[in-house]
Amino acid sequence: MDQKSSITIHDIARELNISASTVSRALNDNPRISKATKEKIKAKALEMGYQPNTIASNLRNQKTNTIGIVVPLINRHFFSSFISGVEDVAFAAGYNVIISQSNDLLEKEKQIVHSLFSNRVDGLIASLSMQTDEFDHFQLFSKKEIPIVFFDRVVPELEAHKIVVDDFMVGFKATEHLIQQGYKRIAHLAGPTVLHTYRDRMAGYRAALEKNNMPIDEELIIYSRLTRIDGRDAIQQLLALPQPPDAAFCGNDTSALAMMVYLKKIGMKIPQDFGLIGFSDEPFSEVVTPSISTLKQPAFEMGLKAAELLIQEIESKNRLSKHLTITMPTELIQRESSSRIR
Amino acid sequence: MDQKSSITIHDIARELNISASTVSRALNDNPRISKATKEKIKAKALEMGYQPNTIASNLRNQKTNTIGIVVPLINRHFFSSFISGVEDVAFAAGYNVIISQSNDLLEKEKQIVHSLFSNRVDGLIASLSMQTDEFDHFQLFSKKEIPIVFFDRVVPELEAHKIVVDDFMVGFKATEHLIQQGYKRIAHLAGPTVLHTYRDRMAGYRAALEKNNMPIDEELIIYSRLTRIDGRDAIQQLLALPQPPDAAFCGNDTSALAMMVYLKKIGMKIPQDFGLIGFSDEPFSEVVTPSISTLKQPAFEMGLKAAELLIQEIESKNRLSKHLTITMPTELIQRESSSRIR
DNA sequence: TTGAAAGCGCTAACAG
DNA sequence: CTGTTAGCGCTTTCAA
Repeated sequence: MDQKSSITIHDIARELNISASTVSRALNDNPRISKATKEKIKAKALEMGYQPNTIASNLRNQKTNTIGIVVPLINRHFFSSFISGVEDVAFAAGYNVIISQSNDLLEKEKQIVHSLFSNRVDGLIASLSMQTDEFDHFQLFSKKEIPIVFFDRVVPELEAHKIVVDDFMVGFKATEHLIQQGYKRIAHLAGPTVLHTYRDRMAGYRAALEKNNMPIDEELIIYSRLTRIDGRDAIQQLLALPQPPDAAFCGNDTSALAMMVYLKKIGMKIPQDFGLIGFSDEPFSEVVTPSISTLKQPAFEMGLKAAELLIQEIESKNRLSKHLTITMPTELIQRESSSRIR
Repeated sequence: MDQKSSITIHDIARELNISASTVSRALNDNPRISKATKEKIKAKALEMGYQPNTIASNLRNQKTNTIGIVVPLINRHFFSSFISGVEDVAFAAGYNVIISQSNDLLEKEKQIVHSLFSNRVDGLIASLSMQTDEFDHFQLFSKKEIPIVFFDRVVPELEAHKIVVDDFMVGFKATEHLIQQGYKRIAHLAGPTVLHTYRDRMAGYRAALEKNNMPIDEELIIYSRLTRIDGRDAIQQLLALPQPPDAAFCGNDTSALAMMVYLKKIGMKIPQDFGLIGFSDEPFSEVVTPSISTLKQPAFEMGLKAAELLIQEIESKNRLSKHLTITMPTELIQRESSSRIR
């Protein structure tokens, strides 16, 4: 005897011989409704198995209690941890989260952003695709003053809030750490320099060398997409130099791992013969042998922060006129791959 | 001069001196509209920067083109890979995905399921929380004949489609592999046996021993929650036995890793002195030393399959009367930790 | 081929 | 404290 078509507030109203608006108000705990009728209505709603229709309410209220997320790929530790943080805050504040992945394709990112807009999300959290070099699609949101928070992959051109880490300091701290451990010729495996994040890290690398009066040798800087294959190719190329390096700061842990695997294969001792440090503290970095030194990016906390900021913006009547850039701390995690001293 | 309030089909209609219904039809490529007017309308829509309001359309159509996902935790490799698969198929078919995590809490799972229902998702994909021992909240969906697909953590009581792996075969294949590698006393670190998935794996373990005429020693079976600490405790306990094992099949890679770390620390050689095999092929298993043998669960493919099945159910008028259970293949990945022969 | 009108389910202004 | 009415933006029957 299951009611296949849904029960609405009108059904409840009819049963109780009252108006639908009263039912609506009671269900929303409007103070103008007497306690008695409220209880009567709620009891009836329960009895009839009433389930509110959020879409109808959304349409009427011009508010969906939904936030959209766009990331390059869900299935990556940094992004899934970030999303997990967002989801925690969002859920606690009564928001749903719609997630989409761009697969690092600009065209898909555009489609997603349009779709999220059409779904009238109350706010957007996004990390740009690797291909993204135009930003018109985000104007949709800014034009209508729907708040956006960018994170990780951001560009200065964007007029929006941002959650980032201090990439310059990342490069600086990583490099200086290697110097302190006594390494003399330090290479850098850089990511695509179209992305600021990689440019800044490289700048930090250079600054650390300069500060310590070490020469900057352009031969020791290799540009790549930081895949495993890139890491292996890079270390081969570096070792073939007339004066090969004795350490490397890699743009991510994946490429650092690839270097390590190769170095072990050809019989080099880590960290004695060669020092390594990566970035982002992937789960594997702690458990490989030797364990990989790295800088930890607080993905989950960044997600919390992004969601807090976004929801605050959504719910405040007067928006922050200024766009915030929140810089999250990174933590250097020293492990075996760079611990030459003691 | 930005139009803060959105442009609707009525605005377009007014500009063109036609009716809103014609605009709606043109935008939806209804064949009853002449090509000329269609083009005129589409051009105007573009010019005015029209963006359809999906919620209004959803309300009217009683269809949201949205599917809901509930998982225990987004930030876990298996689940995020699964979701990634779902998202791919869903996006291609024009569906949005709303994701929520239960954090393995029954109460949160219930809330989520209600919320997704109120948001009128067209279908649901779910993996149960560790606490879930009642299923009334899913009745909401089945009562209204909204399709559900369960995966990974499922129970037979559920009248719905299921995507699973053959856990019995997992246990059987893992154990038989160790036997073939010449191990003589094989332990099993089992997960919580309230969950079918772990019960079945243990049954497979027992069956493999029996088939090979090896005694089943209950001392060699340890029950735990498969954390890293559980793994370390278990191996200590096992080695303290009068007749310790020389190999172990662990319920997941995490606990296998924990065993490995401990065994290395006390100077045992893997795989010579002790053989190990885990389950699920975590990213780290391939890169640790020695690399960990395991069985790969095709997370991404399971996600694809789940989404395909769900969308097919959503879009077919006459639902499958029978509930499908799709068993996905697992693949034994032999690595160093169990390779004693040659 | 196009238009008028009604309605999806809910909420809020206004009236009482 | 409660009811009436209108409307969020879209689609669709019915009529022309």
